[in-house]
Amino acid sequence: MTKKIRVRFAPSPTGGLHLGGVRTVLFNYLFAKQNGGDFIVRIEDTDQTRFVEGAEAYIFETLKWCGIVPDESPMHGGPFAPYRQSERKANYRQYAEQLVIDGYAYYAFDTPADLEAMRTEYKTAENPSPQYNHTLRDKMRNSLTLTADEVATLLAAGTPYVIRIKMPVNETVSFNDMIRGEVNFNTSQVDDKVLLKGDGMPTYHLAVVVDDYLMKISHAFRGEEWLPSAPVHLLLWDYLGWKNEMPEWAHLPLILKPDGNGKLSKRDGDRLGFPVFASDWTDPKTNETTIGFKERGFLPEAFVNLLAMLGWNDGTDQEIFTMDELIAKFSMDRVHKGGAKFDYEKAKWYNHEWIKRKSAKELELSIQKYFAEAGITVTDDALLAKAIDLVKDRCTLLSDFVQQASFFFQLPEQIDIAAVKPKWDEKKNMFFAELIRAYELSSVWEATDLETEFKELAAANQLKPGELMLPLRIMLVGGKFGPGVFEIAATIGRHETITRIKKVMGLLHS
RNA sequence: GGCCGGUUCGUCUAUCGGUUAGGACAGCCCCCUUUCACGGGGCAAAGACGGGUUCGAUUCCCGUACCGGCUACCA
Repeated sequence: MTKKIRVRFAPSPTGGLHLGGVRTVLFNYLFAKQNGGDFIVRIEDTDQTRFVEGAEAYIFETLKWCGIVPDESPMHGGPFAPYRQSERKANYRQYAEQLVIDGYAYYAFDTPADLEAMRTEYKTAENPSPQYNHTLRDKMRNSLTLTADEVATLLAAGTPYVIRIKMPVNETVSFNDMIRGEVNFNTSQVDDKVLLKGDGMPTYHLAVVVDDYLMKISHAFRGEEWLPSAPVHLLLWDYLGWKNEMPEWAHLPLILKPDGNGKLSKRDGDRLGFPVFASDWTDPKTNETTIGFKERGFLPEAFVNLLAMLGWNDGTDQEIFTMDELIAKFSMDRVHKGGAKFDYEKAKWYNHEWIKRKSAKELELSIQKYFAEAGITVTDDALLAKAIDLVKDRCTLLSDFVQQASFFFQLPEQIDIAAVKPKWDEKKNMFFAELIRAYELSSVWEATDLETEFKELAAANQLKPGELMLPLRIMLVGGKFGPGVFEIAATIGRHETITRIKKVMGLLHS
């Protein structure tokens, strides 16, 4: 019988969740759901200095928006609670101490000043960043260089210390990465990582192994930036005697900045004018808000879709996927090895596609919010639905609806009078005066009839409809945009149409 | 510097040794549209480089270059 699939997303609550983070969640989630497994969220808050108030709640709101529901988490509970590492603090020490007893780790009493001194002393051109490793540990203050009595005395005196892993010399550690295949490391190249910090908290290295073991995680997916420390984790699984229960690993490729090189950061978004976080994040310290995809006008379906396609595809030309399709089709072995540059234009295209696929009913609620923010009150739901259907093809972001459809609900705020005034003459003025009379008397108020009447009247006045339609458009919408003019007239109604025509005629006269 | 990873159009990518190297975004052109879009059609655009292996390499191997990640009592 095979092991129950259990995966985890293990974020640190240090700020907003960015694209790479959400994609990691997504791939974890897709894999779990595809295999009928569990998706766990574990909060890795072992660094108290970096803890940010509100970041954890933000993570769960973001997941909810994306349609990702954890099976177990600090919010949702579960059989392996608690799911916050700070609340699991008591768990870790015993394992670190066991490692010391077994000779796989040691106490180190070096102060930050000692470490800095070591780094400056051994720094050379060839080795700009000396590591606390097998070549240097003999020169430091630790339970390897001190006598047992000295160590006991220091410990009894309450001297601050950390526990470091004792990396073996010149051994090869290898593992099979689901994306990259076999990856090998020489243990001499990796330093003696701190496992248990001076404050009694574990570092990521210890905590991730202990918790993945305790929580029976079957597959561990994380960003590529973790690859270099993988040998530490592998060794820990071994030293702790859990080798047979070690999860399968996959290191996901990075999401890169669109221009230049390097990992995508919040700064790139600020610099280039696009969101990087899933939703708005306000830093509680600076009170500075960073815009998110959600608030910028992205549909969660589009956000999930575009993230999934960053580094994965199903081998066909299909680009639009629902969450259910992704769950059915996702496969880790089709995930790319190389990082992908984030392209905001393409991201917007996904959103546009999703907007086109959604019904007015489905879009209504979120669009209402943008109108409200813009100070436009929409009371008529039927009118809103009609307006959405009319303009959604030309909206890339949900926020675009304000610009594209506000004239359905209020008089145009700006009227591009310059577009008509130069060619405005008495004949046109007469035509519109007659049009008002005709429209006042129309028995029906349908776009096709309005168009017919308009054209017949134009012909009677020996005017080309083409010269008159732009003025009509300016009168009704204020600018050179929007759906068909007669559709608009039909939608806003007789009274509103006539009012607007009159108003602009007045403007043209003065 | 060291270690690890990566490398197909500007960008995201397809290709399980044999293809005119396909699609999408962006760009450009045309059609549709008496607005702006949508839509339809078209153009342009790629295997980092050098060696092997092979009848044949984008694909397999090696080297070089370039890019990235890591090199904290951060994750």
